[in-house]
Amino acid sequence: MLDIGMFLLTSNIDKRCAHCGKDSMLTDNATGERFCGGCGFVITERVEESGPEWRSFSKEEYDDKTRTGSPTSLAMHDMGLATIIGYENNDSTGKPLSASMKSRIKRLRTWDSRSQVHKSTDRNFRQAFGELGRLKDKLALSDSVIEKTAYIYRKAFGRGLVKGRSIPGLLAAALYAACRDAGTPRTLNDVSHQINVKRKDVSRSYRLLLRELDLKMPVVDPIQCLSRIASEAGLSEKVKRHALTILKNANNMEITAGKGPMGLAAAALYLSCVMCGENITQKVIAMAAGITEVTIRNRYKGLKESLKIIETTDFLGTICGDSIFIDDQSGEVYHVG
DNA sequence: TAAGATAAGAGGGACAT
DNA sequence: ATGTCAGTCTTATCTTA
Repeated sequence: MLDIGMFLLTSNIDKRCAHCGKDSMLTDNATGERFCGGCGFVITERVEESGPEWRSFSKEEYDDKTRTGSPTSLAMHDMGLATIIGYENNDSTGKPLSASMKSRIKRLRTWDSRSQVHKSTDRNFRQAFGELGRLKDKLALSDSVIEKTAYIYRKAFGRGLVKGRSIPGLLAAALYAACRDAGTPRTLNDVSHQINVKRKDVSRSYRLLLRELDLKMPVVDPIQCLSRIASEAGLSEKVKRHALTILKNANNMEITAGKGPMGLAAAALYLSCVMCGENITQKVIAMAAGITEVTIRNRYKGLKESLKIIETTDFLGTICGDSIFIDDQSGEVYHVG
């Protein structure tokens, strides 16, 4: 699967944080992201498969009977169970079979072959799950999201929803649904861009899935988006914490309903940067969040007004507790929420 | 050059007809 | 089934500091 050089390389990258340099990189199983336990730095791109290694490097591993065969998975067209009865009329030692055994094996072979799905279903799953494997790496997704995607796709197929629609389109929709369900922050844009299907089509298929399969999806939590954007834009931990406070307060005041989670998270981060006196442009954050500057401006305006943050000369303030900010220069106290 | 303002248009949900 | 309406978000363009 991997060659040894690659394996050594990734085990180095795995632990060392590219941001603070500490050996404290961890994997978030829910989102599939690698993050630093020390400074919170997040890597969205998955460098290499971090699952079990299905080959052995030492005598002990070779002897270890548990390390044999690959796991079964919904994300394989035959769920990973691909054993078929072969065509040679010899037994395991190579001797020819007796006449009665020959005819018995022939009958078994017939049924074995019939039990496998050599039909359009099989081809469809082959194509879909081949694509899924590529997407897993591109979008840095966890195994559980992939399994969930395969589950949804199989269910959709069972309902005949694939007929007349493109396989990648529906697969992308299933993938997006699985991400939503698992709380993994991937946008419709991320998914559609990687699979090369128009965002509009993925979105249509997604809504079809929700309707036809009666799926209930949690609303994307802007807080989930925070660390992703912050890391992408290279923002400090302090700014991130501050933005989290802003978001929580905004949530409590119910001004977040109906707004895009990415826009909210991005605006909270921008506001946080301004208040902490960090110089960062709207453009950088907009790029990191995959939204436009205008959206940031709109959310930013809304947040400022609703949270009654009074604009003074500048926001060189200190954060004291969850919702109190003190202007370092004037000594004025701001209360958020 | 960054940020703010404004306008036009796309896409979709809620609702009425 | 179809149309209308309010709201969100995007793109584009112009102005301001």
